[in-house]
Amino acid sequence: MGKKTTIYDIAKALNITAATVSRALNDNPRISKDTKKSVLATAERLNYKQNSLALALKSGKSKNVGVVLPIINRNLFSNVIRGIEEELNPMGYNVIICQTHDDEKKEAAIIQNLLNAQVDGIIMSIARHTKSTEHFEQILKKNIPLIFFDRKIDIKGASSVTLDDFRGAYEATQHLIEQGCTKIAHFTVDRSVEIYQKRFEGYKQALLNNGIDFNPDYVLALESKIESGKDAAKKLMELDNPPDAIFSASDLGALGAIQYLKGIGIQIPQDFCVVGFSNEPFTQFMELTISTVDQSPLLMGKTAAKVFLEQMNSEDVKIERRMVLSPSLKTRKSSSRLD
Amino acid sequence: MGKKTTIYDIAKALNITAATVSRALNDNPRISKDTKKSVLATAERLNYKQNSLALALKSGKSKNVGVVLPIINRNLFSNVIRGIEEELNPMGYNVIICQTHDDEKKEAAIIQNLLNAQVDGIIMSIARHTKSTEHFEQILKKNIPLIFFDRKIDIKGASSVTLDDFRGAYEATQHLIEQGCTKIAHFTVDRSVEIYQKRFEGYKQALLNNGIDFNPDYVLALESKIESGKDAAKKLMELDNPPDAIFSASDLGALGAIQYLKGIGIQIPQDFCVVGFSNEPFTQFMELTISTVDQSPLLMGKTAAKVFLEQMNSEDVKIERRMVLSPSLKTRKSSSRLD
DNA sequence: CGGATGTGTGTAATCGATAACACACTTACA
DNA sequence: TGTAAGTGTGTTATCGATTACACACATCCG
Repeated sequence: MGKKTTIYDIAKALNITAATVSRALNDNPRISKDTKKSVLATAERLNYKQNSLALALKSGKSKNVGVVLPIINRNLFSNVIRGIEEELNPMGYNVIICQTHDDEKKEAAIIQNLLNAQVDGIIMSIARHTKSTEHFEQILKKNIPLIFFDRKIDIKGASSVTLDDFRGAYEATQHLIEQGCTKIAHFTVDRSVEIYQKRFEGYKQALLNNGIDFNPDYVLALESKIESGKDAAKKLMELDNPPDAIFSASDLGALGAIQYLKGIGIQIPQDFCVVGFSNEPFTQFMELTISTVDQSPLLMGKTAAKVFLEQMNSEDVKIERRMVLSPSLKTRKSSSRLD
Repeated sequence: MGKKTTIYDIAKALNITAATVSRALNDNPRISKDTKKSVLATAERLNYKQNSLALALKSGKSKNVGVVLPIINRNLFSNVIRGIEEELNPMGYNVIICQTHDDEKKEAAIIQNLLNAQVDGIIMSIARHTKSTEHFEQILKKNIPLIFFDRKIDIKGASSVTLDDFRGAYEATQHLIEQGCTKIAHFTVDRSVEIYQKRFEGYKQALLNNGIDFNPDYVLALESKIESGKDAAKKLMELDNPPDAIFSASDLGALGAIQYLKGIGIQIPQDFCVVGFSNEPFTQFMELTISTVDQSPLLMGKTAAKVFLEQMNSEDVKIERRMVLSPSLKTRKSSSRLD
């Protein structure tokens, strides 16, 4: 009873062969209208559903795409997924989502797994400390499209869709300067990761272009956690010459700083301005809404998916795209003195 | 070059047959140690990777499990996913995550799709307005384990892992009463959805057990959004006899209410207490942390996965489990008068 | 009227891995 | 020594769908 209906069952019921059934279902012009009609009717009657595994094996196309990222419950990532799905589902692709939890070994295992599962492509954001490119080479060696988003590694043959982190940081810093801040600190996360390095550079460049001296004491590396933000803010305020603004490469860092600063009686934004990065939903939830840099994650996902589709549809899989999206600064209360 | 290595390639290289290679790779005791060794070595050398599609087709087991839920970027869901993965990945299962965006039609399409893809099981939380059970029957008819979590529908043959929403609501309300609140309002979402109905009932029962009259004016249905929370709080405060506490079935509703109340100069928790539901991360991020009910989503995911594994490993797939997890009230500033 | 073209369907191989069955050869034991 | 048990590997069918090739028959045109 629980048995699946196959084209052979339909064939038997109609006294024709499976080949004819297959052709009828695929609307092959060589099949007569009558046959098509009866095949379709019988398929309906027997509740036939195509076995995509068999199709995948035969065609070599699984119609599955692997999406590999550190963790799904972050604003950027969950919206990227949504963007990817919105582009890919209508084209008949399923998306297999895998979380690395920023573990390079797990990342490699996941990729192995996806390759075994014969995915048609892999769209991914690399784990924080991934240095080895071996597992990526494996993907490319099999001629499977590989598209990085947000956190990428430069490899010949791989494409990428990233945010212009430099510009996002530059604009955030410029904005702080325009608010009258002159002693601007920066929370980075891990500058061995390209995006954080870029944000650092954007910050530095904005200072430079505005004739503000760069002060290394104002740059702290911290985990993207509230507690770390608090600690870091405390350190900054204990300096002989404390800053009057923070551009944080993470929203949680910014939030922690704000909490600490308010705790010691500092008025935001009057005395101190803060801008974060990522536009996490909570930045809008606070009473004191937090300025931040939006990464247009939906667009990032859609773009990555489109790059994948482009590669699938071209014979020459060697296309290598490097798309860079524009950030968009969201100025909110935490840095708005001029309203 | 980009071609995949198959067991036939290994067989050819060693002048044996594919069957022997297959057996060697599967460590069949009938294969000699020498053969195994050379097969393994050659497999390594040719960079052989098992084609899971072929295996899936042959065995009828895809080693894929579909996880279907409204949307991934909610605390509950993303952590459930994590829990499921933690249980299932070590057992060799891949998880295909699909979002319904609370659309019943999309939900049905997704299920169709997963069935075509021959998933070994489906773990899901139903879309908000799903009434039809037809697509669920389809799953069960194929003898594929179906496990609901959080939002379920009662169907013979399907299992479920849910939270004791009644108790969560009861405890939250009881807690408010213990803080001295007597006029407790309730924000529901959509009582045609079982979980919200249960929360409503728990709230009502707590009032009853404490000899507090139930006031229908104090119950408002609203979307789980900040703005809706604000509007609803406004409505409540405009009543002739406004409440002194809110138990909200959603954290965002609670947050909106808090923002509105603070805006009109009401002191929380001194004048007014608020408790939410779901333990969304932001409830801890606020200066005024929000009391809420934790749903132990990780455990929910792990439990659902275990139920699935249990069904896979038993011949008799008719096991039907109804697991109910205990909620855990997190009392925070928004309702803590007694500290 | 004969070959060309078109129409509709069957035959059989294929994708890659597995496993029931068969077979050859060795060893063991009464 | 003969038979049973054990060892190691090959043969072939199978999972379900697709498709190159073949074939039968109809139609058309010079």
